[in-house]
Amino acid sequence: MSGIIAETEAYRGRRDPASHAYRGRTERNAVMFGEAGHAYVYFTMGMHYCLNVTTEPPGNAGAVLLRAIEPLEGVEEMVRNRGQDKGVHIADGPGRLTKALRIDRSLNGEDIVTSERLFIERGPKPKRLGKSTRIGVSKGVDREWRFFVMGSRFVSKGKPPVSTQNP
DNA sequence: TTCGTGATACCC
DNA sequence: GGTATCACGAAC
Repeated sequence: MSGIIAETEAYRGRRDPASHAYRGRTERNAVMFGEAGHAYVYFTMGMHYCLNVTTEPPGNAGAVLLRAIEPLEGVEEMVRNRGQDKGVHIADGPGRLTKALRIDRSLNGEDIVTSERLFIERGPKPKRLGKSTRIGVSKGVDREWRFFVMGSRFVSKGKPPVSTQNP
């Protein structure tokens, strides 16, 4: 299965009150404090997994949450993984994305640079990027750290862009 | 808009 | 050990 990343959000460390790492390192968020290029997968809201990729050198926390992909290969498998609903609502939203791709805690800490199970390749450059504040956070709401492909049907519902830019 | 659902973290 | 909180989704 594969897809093109369509929507992400950035989370940082001690200075980002919306981040899991804000209150320091714990067993759950330990991966965020490790090497860049690893998967940070956590379980939330009693039912959803979310997938992040770490971005900072060891000691500094930081990660990018993958919020949506445009399904590319293995679409039927993704639909099966997701259960009933179909259409474009296959992987738009962090919980849907992980369910469609069958990502769970077994991938937490996975080195996506060397892994065969989970990795990122360079894809087509989006025509236009949108930017907005992050979704579902109550702190750090002023930070415009959500980025998405403008006009993509595969971006999760939510906030319109506060601004756009060419990449 | 409402509610299901369970891990986590932090305070006793 | 108790409990408030939570980077959400699906059905109303």
